[in-house]
Amino acid sequence: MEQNGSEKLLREKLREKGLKVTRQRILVLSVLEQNCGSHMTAEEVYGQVSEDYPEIGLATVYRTLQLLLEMQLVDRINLDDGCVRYEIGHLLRGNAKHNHHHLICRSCGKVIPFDGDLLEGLEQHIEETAGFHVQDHEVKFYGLCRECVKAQK
Amino acid sequence: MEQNGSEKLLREKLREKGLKVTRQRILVLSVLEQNCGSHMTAEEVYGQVSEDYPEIGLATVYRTLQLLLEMQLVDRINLDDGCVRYEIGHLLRGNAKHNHHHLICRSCGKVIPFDGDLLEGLEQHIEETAGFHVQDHEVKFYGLCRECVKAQK
DNA sequence: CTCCTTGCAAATTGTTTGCATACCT
DNA sequence: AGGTATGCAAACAATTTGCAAGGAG
Repeated sequence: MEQNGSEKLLREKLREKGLKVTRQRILVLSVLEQNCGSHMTAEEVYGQVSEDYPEIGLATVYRTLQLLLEMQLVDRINLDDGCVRYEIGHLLRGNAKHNHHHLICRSCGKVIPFDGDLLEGLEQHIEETAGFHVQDHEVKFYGLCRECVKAQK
Repeated sequence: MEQNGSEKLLREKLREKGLKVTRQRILVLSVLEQNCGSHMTAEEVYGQVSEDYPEIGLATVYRTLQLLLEMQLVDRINLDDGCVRYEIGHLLRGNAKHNHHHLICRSCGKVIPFDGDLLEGLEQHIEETAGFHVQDHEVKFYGLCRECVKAQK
């Protein structure tokens, strides 16, 4: 059976904890991996997994996402649109940069991702002064996008 | 009647929109103002307002918070604990610095606020490159707190 | 007097849980 | 075999909505 890095890591972590490798768990992780760029809701993950495995239940998806989160194989993001979102974890994301940086327009609601390299200095500062080991972050700037700034005049 | 700055601004904004000044609206804003430091859930606001005005309904609190949010008299924060929180808006917060900066420990769940002065450079960079006007922000760092880092060894 | 606003209860939505059955190891 | 995991349905919690009655301008 073909088996990529994520799946291997999943199997390892499950074994460590005495938990079982199931098709559902593998599929949920693999869907998240295939949609590496996007932030998926549990419902969306459910929809995608259902294509390969129609018998799966939504509750299983929730339980699995929770489990994967604890194992740090997935990350959780919240864009204030009323539902929690998930994406493949920072450990598995490879060279793709973290993209939990968003500009949220308070006027039109648009969500614009942006590059957050500048946060690295800040993270280092936190590690030094607070003794807190930063693994990941979520940064949201609220304001007005270019178009809405113009429209306001 | 005694009337502070927040209330005055509220009256103005309501008049502008052709909406009415009600005791409920004034009370909700004033509770948020009195609890300037803390992030309150709708339920908590409801509890506080009820002390002065027991007849108020929870739905009204939700509707009012929504309205105040649109008028930018209150801000919304999300600490991933399952409920949305509100606090007096950045426009009314006066000299008190924004405090939407948190370190969230993935192991013990502790939430530690920290000082975010260092973000100002980043905000300026965004205004320049993206044309996005930043009004407020919410920054969360996920990782392990000092104690949990130690415990892990 | 008119239309906005409220309180209440019912409806929704996202998520969790209980339980008998099915499946890994 | 033995305990873990699953699917389903029911339970929950936070928030929203419909509607008749009340209140502000």
